Amino acid sequence: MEKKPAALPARNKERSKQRLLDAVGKLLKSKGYPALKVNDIATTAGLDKKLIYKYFGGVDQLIDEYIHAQDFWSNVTYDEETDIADGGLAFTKRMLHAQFEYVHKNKAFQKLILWGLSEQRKSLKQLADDQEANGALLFEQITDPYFGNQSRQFRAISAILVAGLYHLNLYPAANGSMFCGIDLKKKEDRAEIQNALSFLLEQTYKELPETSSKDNNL
Amino acid sequence: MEKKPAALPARNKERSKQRLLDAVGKLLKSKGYPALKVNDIATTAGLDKKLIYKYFGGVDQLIDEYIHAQDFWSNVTYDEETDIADGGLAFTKRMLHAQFEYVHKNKAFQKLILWGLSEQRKSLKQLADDQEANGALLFEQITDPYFGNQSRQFRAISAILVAGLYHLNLYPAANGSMFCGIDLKKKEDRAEIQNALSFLLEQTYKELPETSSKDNNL
DNA sequence: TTTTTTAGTCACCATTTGGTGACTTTTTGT
DNA sequence: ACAAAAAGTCACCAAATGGTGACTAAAAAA
Repeated sequence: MEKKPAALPARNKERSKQRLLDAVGKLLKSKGYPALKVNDIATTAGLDKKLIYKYFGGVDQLIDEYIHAQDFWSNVTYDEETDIADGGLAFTKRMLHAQFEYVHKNKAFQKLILWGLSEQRKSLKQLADDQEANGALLFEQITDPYFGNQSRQFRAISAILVAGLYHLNLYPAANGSMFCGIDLKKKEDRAEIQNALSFLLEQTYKELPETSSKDNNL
Repeated sequence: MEKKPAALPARNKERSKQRLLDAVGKLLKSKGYPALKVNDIATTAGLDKKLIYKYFGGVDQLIDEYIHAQDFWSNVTYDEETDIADGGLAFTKRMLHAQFEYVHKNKAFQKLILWGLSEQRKSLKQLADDQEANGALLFEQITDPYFGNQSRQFRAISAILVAGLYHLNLYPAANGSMFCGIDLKKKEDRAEIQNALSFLLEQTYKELPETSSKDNNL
């Protein structure tokens, strides 16, 4: 059983498993997570639903395996050669811009975020935790040293910017694309968002270290 | 038929309609939009599902009527007395802060945003358009005059901030509450977000008018 | 080749869901 | 008091859905 098949066999467990996983992704992208039903997944994969139970134990396990197979965040790492003499300004700017475009182009990822906002599910929580852990590393190694006792403020600012670029990419998928007068579907308007991200980040790097630790005002 | 009932009648069309609408809201808040099925709505309302068809024509119309009945955005208006000599800095800051808390507290609104991100639906598009129209007024009357040829940049910045506060309030509902090291469920961490909003807005009002119109850089 | 294992299909059942016709009960008008 | 109209319930059906046992066909092992 555990031998490499000579030619292309008509029946192949791994290939079928993969087709089922692919079907989940396809349905997720096209119809969203509420459409992930056994019958639909099976017919989309062109296979019998029985196989879902045989190979994965059920739809839930199949879905979890799909989610775990997704490897986002692997693109957001920094190696030793990244220059962080500027406190990570250039690095962070590049990262935000890249993330903005990445979310924009990756529909499966959009749906996964949306799903994570909508439903409680262990594997989605896991995904969120992974993201958080990844981000924590970057903050600790790059920006915290630069901002010192203002590092929490910087994290809050980052939260707003990252959350903003997420939402701005989820928004135009369903109803309307205008948000604050910006057309999220137009290339030049998206460029304005990129500029705004740069501007806000630059101002933060320039002015946040100046402000004293405790002057909160409404 | 169109007379005021003497005492409290056991049968009352309007009251039943309202109960069905309330049931929609209750289910939406507790289970989200995928849970809005005829049988569930009827049993939640304590009425027969037949009435949904009789009074509204079907679940879809009932849901649309629920959505239209919601009147968000009525809280975000400005009267003649608001001081906009500062270009609307104080006003905008107050608005963002209020909106941040409003979304945080209003679970039905959160679910409605989420729904709008997830599904195409006329009444949700309408809601989004209303919001957009409301915002357009504020931009045109208050901030556009102040920022002049930089007003598009200001709109992009506003988009990021508003989108950010939306997402940061949707995020902690389902899986995990940590976002960029900020615990969105902790009061003091939410205060950091409010401070960050203030900081970014102040920097924008201070520095954006200085920058020339066309120096976009990566 | 024969046997045994495993991939894959199909028919079938139970449960849930959307939807409606026929009925009962209350209210309203005369 | 009576009849008409409207509020509300119930039983029932059709379609979709989740799930499984019994089967067939193809690979692998003997």
